[in-house]
Amino acid sequence: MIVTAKLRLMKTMCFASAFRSFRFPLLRELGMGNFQSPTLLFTCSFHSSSRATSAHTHKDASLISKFNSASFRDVDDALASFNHIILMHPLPSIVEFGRFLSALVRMKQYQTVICLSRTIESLGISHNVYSLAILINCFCRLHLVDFGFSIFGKILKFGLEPDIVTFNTLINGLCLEGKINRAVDFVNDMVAGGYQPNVCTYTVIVSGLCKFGKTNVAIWLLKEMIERGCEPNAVTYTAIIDALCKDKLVAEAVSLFSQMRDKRISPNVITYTCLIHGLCNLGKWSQARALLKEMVGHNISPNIFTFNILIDSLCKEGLVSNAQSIIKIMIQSGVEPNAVSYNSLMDGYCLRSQLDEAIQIFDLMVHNGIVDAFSYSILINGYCKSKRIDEAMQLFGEMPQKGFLPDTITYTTLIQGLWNAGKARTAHVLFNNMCSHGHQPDIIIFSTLLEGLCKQGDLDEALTLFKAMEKSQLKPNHVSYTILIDGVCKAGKLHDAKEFFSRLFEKGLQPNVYTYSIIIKGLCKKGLLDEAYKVFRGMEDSGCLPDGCCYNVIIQGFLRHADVPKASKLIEEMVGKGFSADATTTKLVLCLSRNGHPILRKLRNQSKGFKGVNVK
DNA sequence: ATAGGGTTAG
Repeated sequence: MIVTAKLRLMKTMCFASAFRSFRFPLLRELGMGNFQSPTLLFTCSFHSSSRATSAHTHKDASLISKFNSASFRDVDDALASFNHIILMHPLPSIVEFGRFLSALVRMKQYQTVICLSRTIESLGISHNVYSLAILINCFCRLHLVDFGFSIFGKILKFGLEPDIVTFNTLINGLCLEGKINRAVDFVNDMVAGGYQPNVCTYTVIVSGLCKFGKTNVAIWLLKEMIERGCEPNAVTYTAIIDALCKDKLVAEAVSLFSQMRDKRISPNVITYTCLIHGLCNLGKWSQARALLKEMVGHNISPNIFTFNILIDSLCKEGLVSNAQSIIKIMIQSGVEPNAVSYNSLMDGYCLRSQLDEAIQIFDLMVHNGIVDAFSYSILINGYCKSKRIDEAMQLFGEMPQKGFLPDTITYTTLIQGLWNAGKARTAHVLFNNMCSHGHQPDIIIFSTLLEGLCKQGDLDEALTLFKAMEKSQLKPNHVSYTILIDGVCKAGKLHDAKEFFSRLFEKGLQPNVYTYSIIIKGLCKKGLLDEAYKVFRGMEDSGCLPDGCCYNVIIQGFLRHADVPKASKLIEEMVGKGFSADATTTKLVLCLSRNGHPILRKLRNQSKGFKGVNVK
């Protein structure tokens, strides 16, 4: 039966690697030479020269017990332990090595696992289905799912029996690369081979769908799995609850949360944390606090993730001192703040231009050895926003010697800072520098360049870049269009602006409130009030509700062109929606009323309590 | 000993 299943698998799945010869060890054949770390070379050379053959000493015994328990302080500790153990005799079995590799996976040392798998094999230890699943998982995490499939092919060829975990690992690998269709096909192959999908199989697909914005399909699959007799668990529900929260559909998330509790599936700390995050993101603080309480009451303690989410949300609201209180509370409850906690705090201070406080945290992190690449980008951003570009450059320059290589985000931050500081040339040099270091420019850095060129008034160069983007793989998105429309509007070229605005729709892109505000502002400036009003009214039809800024823009247009009736009508409408007049609108209204126009009194009567126009 | 859900920067 098993043999038949295997044969069917071999027939249904066409993996070229499954039909190669196997004279060489598994990983060498895969050409894994580039995964060799210095550690690996070190262990190999030592291994051949001197291996202890005498009976184990006490020291050996403690080394062995440490290795076998697989509880290591950090990566270096784990590698040191490995280097010791492979000099001993007899060597640990694949079971112990498997536990060791699994510990490395928990530390996200995927590349190291791949290297060491080869070392283990070269020591004469044969892999089994467990260790190979670990290896496949590591390839998948590095987005090398096809290498994972090569291992799978060898499992079959070597006569090992893949289990459901092997399949689920590969299915997850496909999902991580967004290849959901291939993942579903593979599930079908698996079923054809006689394996039944379990709750993990479904959950992997559910979370894959969620990650790629197909929450509705994920919800459908949730129902489907129940119908097929596979009960979802807390992990399945949590994946969907999190996706709903990220789509800002917190009410739906809460309803799914109740649904799982009705089914007696207990939410865990991750479920609560996702919901709290969703509520915080929408500024629903009291509900978040209540849930944190509906959580502790169920004997579920907040963990580092929960605390970090609270810290970050408070910082983003500008409430850094409240975030500091959370730090105290977490320490009191035995949860040590980590790099993420401090990075959020730093960013909070940068947001409030309290650079000294941010620098203090950065230095503290350096002192405690927990500073990371995020910390650098955050502080560089802080310096840029506070117009301290030289210090930003200096910090950027220090990164490599401290063991952190700048990534695309670090470059983008600094390039934007340089443009704003008027240092276009340096920005350009830095961009080339980034490309020569092998960082693929993404849509955001192109938008940054586009914005820099427009701000500098170099519209021709901006247009050239935009055209280049259109021809490339990296097509302009709604943000790129918005930046360009802003640029041409400010240059007074309304004809071009209108053209780009309609081209945006033609490309199937969706303008947002910023895009609308910009084009409306441009039209108003040129005195094309009717057209501006038409665009403004067209917003809702295309599913984009005007915000306070949008109202202010169109109102200012009418006020500047002395169309007071239209302006006051729109102010009334704006106030009714809970938005208020900004400083410019207020000034224009006051100006008109000082000139004897009764608009101010009219507005005072219309907007009860004078909410609409804030006059001190 | 192997699989699935949550946090920070442009």
